[in-house]
Amino acid sequence: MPSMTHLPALPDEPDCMSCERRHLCLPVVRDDIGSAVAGSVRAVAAGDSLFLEDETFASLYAVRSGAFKTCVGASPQRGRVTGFALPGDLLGLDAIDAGLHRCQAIALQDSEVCELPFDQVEQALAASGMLQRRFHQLMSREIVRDHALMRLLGQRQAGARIAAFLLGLSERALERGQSGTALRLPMSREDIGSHLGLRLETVSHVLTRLRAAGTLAVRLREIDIVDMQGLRGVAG
Amino acid sequence: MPSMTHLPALPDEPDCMSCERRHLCLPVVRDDIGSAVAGSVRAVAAGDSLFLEDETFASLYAVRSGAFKTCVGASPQRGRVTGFALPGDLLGLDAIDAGLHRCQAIALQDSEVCELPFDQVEQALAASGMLQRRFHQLMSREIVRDHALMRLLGQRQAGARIAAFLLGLSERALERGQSGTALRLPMSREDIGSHLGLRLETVSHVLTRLRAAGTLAVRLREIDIVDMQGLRGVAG
DNA sequence: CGTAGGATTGACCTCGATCAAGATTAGTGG
DNA sequence: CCACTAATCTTGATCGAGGTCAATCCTACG
Repeated sequence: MPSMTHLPALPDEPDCMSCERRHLCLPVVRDDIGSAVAGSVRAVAAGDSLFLEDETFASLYAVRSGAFKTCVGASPQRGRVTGFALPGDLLGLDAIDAGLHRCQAIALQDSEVCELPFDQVEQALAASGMLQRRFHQLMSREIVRDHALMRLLGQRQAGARIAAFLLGLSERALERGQSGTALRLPMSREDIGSHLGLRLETVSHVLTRLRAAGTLAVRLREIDIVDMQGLRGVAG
Repeated sequence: MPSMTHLPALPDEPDCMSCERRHLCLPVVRDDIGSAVAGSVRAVAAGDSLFLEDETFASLYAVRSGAFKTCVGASPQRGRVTGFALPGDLLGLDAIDAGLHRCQAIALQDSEVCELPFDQVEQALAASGMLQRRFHQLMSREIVRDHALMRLLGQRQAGARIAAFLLGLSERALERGQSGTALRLPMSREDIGSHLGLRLETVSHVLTRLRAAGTLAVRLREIDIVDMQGLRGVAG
């Protein structure tokens, strides 16, 4: 498990062999098979959109650095944050069905993505059984994650929702070779609340309660998981 | 839009050309391209499981008749109903990732499924760009549906959840050539509640309220949508 | 006819939404 | 470098929707 500092600068060229998220990203497979998906790197400033809702779908995007939130519906009123994408995650999978992006992707910080034209992806998949398998696994994993979140949202207790959310972030940080206990949240309390079906005040209340219980150390968006076992207990 | 009675008997042989859900099901594409996925029909009695959680994954299943619920976690306590599968739906997409079924599929009534060995599916996808496209659309649609449900679960109002749930059932009934207003629910109040994150008593309370408001006519599992516009209003 | 599982109804109570300030931080321009 | 401002986060109060508990009714099935 390589230790790494937060979000180092990445080269402008789509040199996937040297990309720090190779093991998570689709393009790694392209290197294995030699047949290329010619992805180009694109920079997105914090607050800008990578794509909008109802925009025509042409490419998938692999996050190389930074973080995104995906929103559906008019933001931030009736709309909801459907998920957060970290380096190595794919954006746009939900657009394959109708050929239209069904959500809006907004950068939470200055970010870089690798654009993967979908027609090229399809050709590459047909050419390689291994790549095809990997791609289907990625889509399947997205479904699994959504089901886990649905289970979470079905849970009524606010504490359990937030605990499980933090545990998810911890796990994803570990997958990326970062600390699983010292988290730096890229999103606001309002984003978290929108994602979990809670008001931002409730998020605050719960975090305060977990801090008072000695489970967390909270300083704005820097959160340390002090009592991992206790947090799992709260999550159920 | 052909009118059809409820769930007619289907032939035992996997004759997909004559299957009434051709336009919804994956195998229809196999007929288009001639290269076959040799699916065999399997009968599942009401209450029986098609597959269990953590069972090794080998095949996808296309529902031909009847209905299924998919559950995750110990049922029915901590567990939740993640979704309902109707004729034409695919079961098992979430198992591709880890090679293990991540949920349990339980027949809500006597049902028939078409078993599709996944290795054969993969071969067929690689051989046909059209089939590949169709398959990816199916997976993508699953993701889109999950996101819609997540949005629903984020919504706190029980009435809105149930109204949206009924509207979804209505839409799916229409897609299958059935009435969009006279619904026959295959699942119990408890299943609905587990799916929507509500107690079964709350489901009852809400249905009673919607009946009193003249929006629905409820007689156990037979529900008529009297005021479709009003129901949409409740759903938000 | 009798039993059991599913559904309805009603009373009470908890937990999160809501409202309202206030505190802290970050960002901006002089 | 330091006000000034806007955004974000926190804290505390009250209120209401939904959970919980408990009793009853209804339907299906043997």
